[in-house]
Amino acid sequence: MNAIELAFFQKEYTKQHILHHYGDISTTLYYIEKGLCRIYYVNDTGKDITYGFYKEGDFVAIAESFFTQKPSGYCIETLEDCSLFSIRYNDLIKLTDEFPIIEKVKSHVLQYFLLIATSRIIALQFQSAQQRYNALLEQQPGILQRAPLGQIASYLGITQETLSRIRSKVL
Amino acid sequence: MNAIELAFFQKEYTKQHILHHYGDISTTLYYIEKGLCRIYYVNDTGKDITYGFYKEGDFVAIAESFFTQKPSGYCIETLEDCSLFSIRYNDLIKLTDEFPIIEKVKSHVLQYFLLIATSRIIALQFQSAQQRYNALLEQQPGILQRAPLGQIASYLGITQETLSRIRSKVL
DNA sequence: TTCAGAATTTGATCTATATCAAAAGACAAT
DNA sequence: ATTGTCTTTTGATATAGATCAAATTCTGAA
Repeated sequence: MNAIELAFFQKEYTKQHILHHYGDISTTLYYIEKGLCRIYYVNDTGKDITYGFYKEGDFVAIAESFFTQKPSGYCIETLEDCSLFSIRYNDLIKLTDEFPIIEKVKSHVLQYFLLIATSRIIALQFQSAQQRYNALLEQQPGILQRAPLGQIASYLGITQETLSRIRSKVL
Repeated sequence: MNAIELAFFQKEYTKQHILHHYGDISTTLYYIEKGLCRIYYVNDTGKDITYGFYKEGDFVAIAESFFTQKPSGYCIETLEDCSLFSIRYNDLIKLTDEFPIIEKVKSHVLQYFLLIATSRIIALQFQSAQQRYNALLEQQPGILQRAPLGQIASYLGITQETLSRIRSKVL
């Protein structure tokens, strides 16, 4: 535990800070102590599309790039002022060599990301925009107050206008 | 390698065989030597929806249930006569205790599943039915000849009729 | 070969959501 | 307060894809 703690370092970031730029290889895994972050990508028509939101208590990383050390098409940015704990890939590897049990932690993290991804596939496969909105309200209450509408809409796979209408209907 | 080989056992299955029933805890990870399998679930309106197709050379498992040993809402069935290699969860655990490197294999498998899941989220988030169809043709050529249309349609998140029309348009 | 049941296609609507455009609200800087 | 920019809402219309129903084609067992 002590070794793990030593490998992490804490830092403050202002809002709108790019933690990971697309095209780069992900070097860092973050734990959010305070604040809100977002993973997004830019599609072939130039639209900015939110892949996910991450808040205090969550881990954020481009898992695919971090664990494979290949470049990634995603960006991570802070949406609010954040306090983050970070660990670098190299330090994690060293830690894993020293304490093989860390490999199990890695499996756990991956399992966790996979679970989230799977439930989103199901949501996007056959639920209506309204249903996805309701699910978001349940799973991420407060996100609506913290992130701009356009970013939430793209996360849900709908346009900003549609989200605005869904939202007003519910009131 | 020898120990791994010993832990796997080969078996033949006829088509339409249920390898995993929903509600059960996944006990087995399969490697497909020959044939085609499908993971599906039944949604709240009773519709059968394909989560994925798996063919010779692929691993199939309800990863979420297999690795956590919790019940799952998915089923796995064979769509053709299959020759499968299987390993039981308990045997995999024993193997992992004996050879810690197996834990890395587990991470790899999870990474692989995560990668697939991520690319499907992107497809479902903002691509048209036509685009998803084209991508499927590229990534899984031959699936159209091997699986019934309705199952492919639900995989793409569209109805059978729409898939039929898209398909005829391309010809 | 024939025939029943299943799978696929085709056609006619309907509907959820997108698109385009403009108006209304927020907010930050002067 | 006043302005300019950004975000959200509202309105009018268009469209991809759904739904329902019928016609056609395929398949496999007798």
